[in-house]
Amino acid sequence: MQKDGFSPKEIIPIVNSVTAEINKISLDKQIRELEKLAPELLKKEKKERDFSLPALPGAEKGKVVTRFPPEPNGYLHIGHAKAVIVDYEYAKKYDGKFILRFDDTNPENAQLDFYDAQKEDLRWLGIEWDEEYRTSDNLEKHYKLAEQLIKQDNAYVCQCSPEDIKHGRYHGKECTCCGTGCGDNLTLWKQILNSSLDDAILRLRGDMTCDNTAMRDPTLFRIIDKPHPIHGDKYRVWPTYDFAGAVEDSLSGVTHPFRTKEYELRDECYFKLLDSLKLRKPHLMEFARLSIEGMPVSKRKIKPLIENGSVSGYDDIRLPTLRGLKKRGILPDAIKQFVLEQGISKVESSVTFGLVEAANRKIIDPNAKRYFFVRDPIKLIVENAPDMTKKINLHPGNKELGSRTIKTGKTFFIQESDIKELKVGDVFRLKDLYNIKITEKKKDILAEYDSDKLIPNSAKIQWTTDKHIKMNVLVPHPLFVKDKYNKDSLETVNGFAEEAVSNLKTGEIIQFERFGFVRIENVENKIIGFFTHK
RNA sequence: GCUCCCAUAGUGUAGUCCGGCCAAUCAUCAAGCCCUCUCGAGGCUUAGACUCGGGUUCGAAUCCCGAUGGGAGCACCA
Repeated sequence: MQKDGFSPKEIIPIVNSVTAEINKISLDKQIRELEKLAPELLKKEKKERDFSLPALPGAEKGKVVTRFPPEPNGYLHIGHAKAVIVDYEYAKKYDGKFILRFDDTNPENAQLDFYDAQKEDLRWLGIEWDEEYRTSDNLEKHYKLAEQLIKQDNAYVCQCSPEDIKHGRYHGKECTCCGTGCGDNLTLWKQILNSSLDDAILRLRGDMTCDNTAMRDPTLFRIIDKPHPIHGDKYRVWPTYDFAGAVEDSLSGVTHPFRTKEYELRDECYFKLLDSLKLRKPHLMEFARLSIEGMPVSKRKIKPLIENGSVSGYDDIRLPTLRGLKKRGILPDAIKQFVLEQGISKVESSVTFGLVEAANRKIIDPNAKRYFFVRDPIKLIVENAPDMTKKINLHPGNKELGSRTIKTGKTFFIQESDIKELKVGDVFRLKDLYNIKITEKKKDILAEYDSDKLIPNSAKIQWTTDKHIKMNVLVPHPLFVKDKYNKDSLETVNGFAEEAVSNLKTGEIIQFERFGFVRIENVENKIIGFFTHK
């Protein structure tokens, strides 16, 4: 309004008086009038939500560099997936570069197997990286930068005990090492490197009185006398995350590094360090950790369960590890969509797994073959049943999936709960076959052929013949309930599946009608199912 | 305890930077109807939210102050 030369102050009273006048007219009349004047205003159109990531500050096409820096100390889980998908998608969005960097600067944590395991997990997720390296390969470079810091008097060697350091930090008090001159610090540092000095660390000269406790002279390097999975005994002095993270982001050209919110307090340290080293400062950003109800991600919680056998391993279908999700039948694209739906907000939230399921269902439904599975089966004898050979489609809509042929006789198996409500004389339909009438209900169910024509609104239930395969489906439930291990978290459903299921291969995700989607594993003709979701 | 971050339907999220087009988005969940030889999918409909209190302004979800609630950090782990 102001742009067009109108002042709101002058116009609003006029608008108010006009609306007051119009509001005297009845609503019906108002609507009729509006229909004449501007019918388009009466329609409310649905807006589509756009799931693409918000624009990155200071980003230029072709010049964005992101990175995913896992520590090779475990299998990747959905939390990692969030980080890596955000990193990767941003690089793609801006035609930039995406780096996979192994932050393996703690030989106590890093394990050889996990470098490859994590890459395997990432490939499964559909992530491709333009560059890959290990932080541990750059240690010499880090030592040089440390020396530079010492020479500039931005860092010093501290020989206090961990307890004293902690104490000093807590109370904002400098320790005596802080007063050491830079020449001496350089000597001490060299002694640390050549192993003639133990029990010492290199600290940044921050500000011991700073409100931000992360700035109270954080540790930059420490001695860890343990063989490294890649470098063996070559090094004993290792940079901490504060040092290595900042330096690597800068040196490798990362423009937009993301990390989770718990690092926020360390931002100041990150920038101070790069400032002191006169290194380029990336545009650091944070987002909240992803947590899923009943599915904790922390090794602290999961490891004991694996060790005591409550959980089969890191690929257990109750776990939010990528391996667990894969085994259960969750597709990478579903994870990706789910993550992008969540976005990169800083709000702490706990999401239901139902959102992952909903995304997955939309992807698999159009292509999942339909089969019959009867849980807790009971026998059904249809006395005068015609022998039939019946071709049944594998999908109600997608004809390309073809069909299977089932021969039927007198004997069937059906699910007890399906006919619990039915009495002798009731008619129901064996789905895709014919209608039968119950003649007797005892241990077995006796029935007679009734008719062929579909009866509207009659019950249609799934069945198998006496040629079926026995199979178990493992059904996951929340692993934790109210923060405690749920001992009913894994249910085994016993049942009969129709014969055609025996031809399925490991990895196929199918739907057992009225039961749910199931991922099949077929090992040496032993079929087992993992319940994906409803 | 100190410091920092966050606050929109049951859940998650858009909008908040830059106040008006917000009578607040979308998804999920729930309920109902239609469709379907599955309780799946699809279609339609309904229900449901700006934490609270002040202030600034003609006008606040949006800006300011305060309170409350939640989370994180205070490691020689990342």
